[in-house]
Amino acid sequence: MAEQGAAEADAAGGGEPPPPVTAAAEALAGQRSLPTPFLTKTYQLVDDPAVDDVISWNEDGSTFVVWRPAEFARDLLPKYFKHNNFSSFVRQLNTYGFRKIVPDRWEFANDCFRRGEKRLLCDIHRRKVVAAAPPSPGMATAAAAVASGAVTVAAAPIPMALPVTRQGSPAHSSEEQVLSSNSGSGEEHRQASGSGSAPGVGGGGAVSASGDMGEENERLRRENARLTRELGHMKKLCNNILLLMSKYAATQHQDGSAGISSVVNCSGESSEAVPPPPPLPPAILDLMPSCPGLAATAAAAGLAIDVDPDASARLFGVSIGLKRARDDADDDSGPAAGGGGGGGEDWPEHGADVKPEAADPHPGGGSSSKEASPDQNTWPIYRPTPVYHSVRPACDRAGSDQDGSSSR
Amino acid sequence: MAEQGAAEADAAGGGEPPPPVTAAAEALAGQRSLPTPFLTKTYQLVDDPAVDDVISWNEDGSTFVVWRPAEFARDLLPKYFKHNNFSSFVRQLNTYGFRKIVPDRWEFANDCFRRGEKRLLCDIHRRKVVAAAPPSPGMATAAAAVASGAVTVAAAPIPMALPVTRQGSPAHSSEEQVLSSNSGSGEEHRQASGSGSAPGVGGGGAVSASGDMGEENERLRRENARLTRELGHMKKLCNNILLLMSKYAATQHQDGSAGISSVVNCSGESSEAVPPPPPLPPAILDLMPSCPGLAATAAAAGLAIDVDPDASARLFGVSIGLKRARDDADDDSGPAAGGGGGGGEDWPEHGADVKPEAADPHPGGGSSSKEASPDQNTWPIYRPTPVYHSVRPACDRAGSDQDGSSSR
DNA sequence: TCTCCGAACGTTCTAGAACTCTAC
DNA sequence: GTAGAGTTCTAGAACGTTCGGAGA
Repeated sequence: MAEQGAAEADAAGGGEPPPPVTAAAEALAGQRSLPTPFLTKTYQLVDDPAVDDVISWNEDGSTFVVWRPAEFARDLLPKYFKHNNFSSFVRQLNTYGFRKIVPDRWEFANDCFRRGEKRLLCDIHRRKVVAAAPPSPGMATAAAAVASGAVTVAAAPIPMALPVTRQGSPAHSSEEQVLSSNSGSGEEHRQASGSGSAPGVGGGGAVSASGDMGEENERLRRENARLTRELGHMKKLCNNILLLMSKYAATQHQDGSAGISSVVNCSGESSEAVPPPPPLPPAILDLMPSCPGLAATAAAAGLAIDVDPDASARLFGVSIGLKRARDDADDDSGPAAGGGGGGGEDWPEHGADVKPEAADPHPGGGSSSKEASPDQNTWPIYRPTPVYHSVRPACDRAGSDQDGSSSR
Repeated sequence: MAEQGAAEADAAGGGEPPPPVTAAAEALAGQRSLPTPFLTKTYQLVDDPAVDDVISWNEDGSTFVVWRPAEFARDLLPKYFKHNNFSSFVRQLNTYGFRKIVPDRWEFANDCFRRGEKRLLCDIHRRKVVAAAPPSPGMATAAAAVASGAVTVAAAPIPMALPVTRQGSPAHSSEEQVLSSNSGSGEEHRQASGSGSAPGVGGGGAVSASGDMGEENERLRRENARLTRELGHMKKLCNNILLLMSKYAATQHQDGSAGISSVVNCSGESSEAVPPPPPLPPAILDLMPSCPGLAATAAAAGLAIDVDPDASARLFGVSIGLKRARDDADDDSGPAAGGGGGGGEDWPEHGADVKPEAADPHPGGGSSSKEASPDQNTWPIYRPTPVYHSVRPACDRAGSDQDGSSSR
């Protein structure tokens, strides 16, 4: 991870000589624990002047703003993270204690995330994951729940005792989860015994209890059986494919194409049977990240070669062989499209994630015009609170709640 | 399916007279309790053929897909709702019990939301807001929690007594635990079975008729989800393999022998990770049929590949939405440089990636080149479960599953 | 040295909370 | 004015991935 580099270097100066930086430096700076990749990457994103039209610091460097979520998600997120969902990015921000501070735009703040103070990143911590309360009913759950509220930002270097077990303390907002449906339910034993009905068995349980439930149950069970079967088939299929590949390879000297084609045909046929009706076919294949073996295989076979990083990269957003280059290299070539700014205007949407589905050239009729639309008028757009909490609310609250970042 | 029969043209009928949902129409259709505006609007949106390239029913009308979230948020949401946030739309869907069923795209399902069956909308209910239970820890909370889980969808046409407000019922309140965290590749083993093995938890016991059912149900549902995910993984894997094969075939004219050996090796490796390595006969093709989804996928893959890599463009082709309509003036910002508020337009989306240099309005300077950037490479895009619909969660017949949609 | 295991981090999907708005 | 619906922001949960340490 080159990231680390930045460390205090920037602290010193304004430039952004990010690349190299010694771990040592970090060690120095971050006595605590060096910042997680998410934080350093985000900082870099925000700090990069080249993309200021998409994401940048606010005027005084105390917050940052994603001016064009759409472009941000589409062009920048994939370069830094393994996804292109704006909502996932936001989720991470929340996990690290950032707060959206202005309703009108995607402006986030965290006491320890400020321009020129990269060192402070070390004071930002990921919110703890609450250990799911063990099935044991009763007791402990409460404590656990409370614990979950853990702060995101460490206050000061003072490790204070602040025991996790503050049962009664008011913790942060969410804490009351004790009663929230989720955790609450925990108290009751959920787990019931599973009826072991095997999939195949089907009806197994006679469960007469509630008709509805019973049926639903039955249905689920069947579904399960089906899925299990299907899974088995799939696995077998995979094996076969691999086998075929092997054989093919073994004899391919010549017309291997035939073999392949046959395979392809098969798929083709089936396609007929199950044609994608709707407008578009989603991007079908993404490489499977979780299949190291495959990637390796491909590479070995030489397939990868052809794949050509370039093209493939763009296509699926990832080059096949790549899978996990994770922080190392940086191919620069990437999709850089970045900057572009072409005309994007931005828009909001939290969820607007850009999923990969896109691929399609819209089949449907494309016209955007709809005569049928309900009210052509556009709504006023809901604006809950025009009030801007003065300026950095987060800071304020920080003081009192654990949550705030305190430090500083 | 007979869906269409149901169409019944509810009031408005086939046309798509979207504008104002007339109260009259609703009155007719909704004998139960007429559906809320959100539901009728959403139905209209989905049902409107003019925008099928943005949002439409899936093949069998059991789910709907938002193909282009960006355009959807930007162009359609404001016409029907008072906002343009895709995430808000999703939140509403969840509130009404819809579930996202395919990780790769924005496809949602709800047992009572199907093409041609507008009447069923009346059976979909907004999830109740749980009155925050007072801080009193302990018992009572449990009940409250359970209540919160209230179902979203009432059973089907059968008006049965089954009050919508089943407070006391077990609903699906509890969730989880039983499932193993890592599904890993191991298939069969336990999972299939009702997972009876279950962790030692002890809890369980109680077995009260319905109670158990609910839990069992929930558990099964989860199991299903997990299996579905796994299946998705497998499918993706197969796709990838096919893709590689295709590419390989395309370029195989050259040397292959080397590849062969490697391939073989690979298979061995992969076996570890994924499938069992056994010696299988080449009956691959036969298997294909059993996997409709796969077949289709494969076909698509094949096509795509052959068709031309060019397609790539679209992966991130989706544009996201724009938030700003909100106000106009506002700060306008500065950074935005670009056109400031300019246009409401927004990029064409399709061209998305193409976007050559476009103009970058702005200073920034270097634009794409950033020395500081972390890794330029694009990530593989995290994709947990490539499942392709096929399963259809709850919708199925079952007329009775009350809970179907809510789950979770 | 290699492998396994567990903790932390990352991504996704859904729910909780707190408001606002609208209808009755 | 009250209840329910709608919107926004944040958190919970589940699960995948990565990485470091312990044991073979």
